[in-house]
Amino acid sequence: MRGQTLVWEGDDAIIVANIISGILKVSMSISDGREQIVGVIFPADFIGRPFGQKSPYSVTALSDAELCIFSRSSFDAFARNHPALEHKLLQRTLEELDRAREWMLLLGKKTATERIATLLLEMSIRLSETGCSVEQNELNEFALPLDRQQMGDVLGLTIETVSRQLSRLKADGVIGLPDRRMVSIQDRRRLQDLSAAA
Amino acid sequence: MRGQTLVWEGDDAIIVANIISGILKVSMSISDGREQIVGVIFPADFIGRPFGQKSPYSVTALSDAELCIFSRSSFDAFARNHPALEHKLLQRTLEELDRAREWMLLLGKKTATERIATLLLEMSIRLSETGCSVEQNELNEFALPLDRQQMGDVLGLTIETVSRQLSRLKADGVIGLPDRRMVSIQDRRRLQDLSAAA
DNA sequence: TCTTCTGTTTGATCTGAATCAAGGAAGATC
DNA sequence: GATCTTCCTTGATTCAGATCAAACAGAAGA
Repeated sequence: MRGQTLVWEGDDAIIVANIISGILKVSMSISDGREQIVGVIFPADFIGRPFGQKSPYSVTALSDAELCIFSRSSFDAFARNHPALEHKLLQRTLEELDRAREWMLLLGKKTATERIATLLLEMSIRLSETGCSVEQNELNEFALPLDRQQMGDVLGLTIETVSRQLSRLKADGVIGLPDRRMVSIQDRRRLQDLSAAA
Repeated sequence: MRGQTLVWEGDDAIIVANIISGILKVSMSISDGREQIVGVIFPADFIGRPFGQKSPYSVTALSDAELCIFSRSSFDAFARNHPALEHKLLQRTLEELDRAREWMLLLGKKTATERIATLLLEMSIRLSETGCSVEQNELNEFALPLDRQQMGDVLGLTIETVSRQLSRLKADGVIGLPDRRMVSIQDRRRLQDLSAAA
């Protein structure tokens, strides 16, 4: 259910799950309330912390979602006896690590405009991978799974800066904003230039 | 050899290696030269990108180092036939992902002072884990494996900000700086408070 | 010893994004 | 249809850290 938190930062990591549908966020926070979203999970992705005692982060649904949940202990045992599953899990974890590091570059070095451009492109790609029926690799209009506050928490920016940057991209004709959740990419090339890709 | 780059960002990922001794950095950069250090690798850690075509990041020695190198293709094949190795690799990758996410919180939300305090504590812990002969978990004086520029590149700060923050911690009696590489932690409790841990 | 070079510190100023502060729009609820 | 309520936008101001600009320290040569 949207808004529901499945795992709390610091709690015992008792579950592991596979996402069937829906989108979730993985977040970490500081005691004074500052929060950073450290991952966005799409269908077919994995959540949980196998082989660990505590979960270092929270997992919360951003939309209604269907999951396939396992208890961690039984999952751990099962995985150890099924190398193919562990192999798949290793691959996904390596991909997730690559994405986390890509995001460290964004958080450490990119400007606000570059961050927003990068996020919009990333969302368009990951959402198109999700809607897997059609092989559409250039999703140019989509509903953001994040509100402005959450975009700020992913990008290390405030809600006001996110809003201002989006307004500017719209004014420049790079994107359209039909409503608060929808984005249309009108000039993908320009957005790529603005994203300061490697 | 110190300063030597073993893997270039974007190159074919042809090697995989286990670190015997020494310290290395993993970094990503933007075409205009901005660089973010996305990982620091200690002895017993792993480098390389198994099961991938391109390495998304560079790996460079920060000190002289000894590695145990495998060609990626033979390693991949070997790993697939040795579940225990894959299991170990999965565990290490999960740990590295946790560290990367912890750092995303730092890069996205922490102040300069908090970043420096966090780095000093992290270094004291990881260096003490490395010098594994003695079970010393509170390493209070150590040589930084990073120079000021590199500290800035890990923390998403400039060299001047790093220097100023260190000077202030020294002036406040929290740390000592016997020479440009050495740090002594004089008030660990205070450093922990300043680090804004979860 | 003097010089050079590299890395570091410190100071002055600037600036991008944060913070503070209203408004506005679009659903919900009554 | 009016009134909340929630989320978003826009404007004014501030501030932490970046940038610009010198000096300084210590190691390595000459």
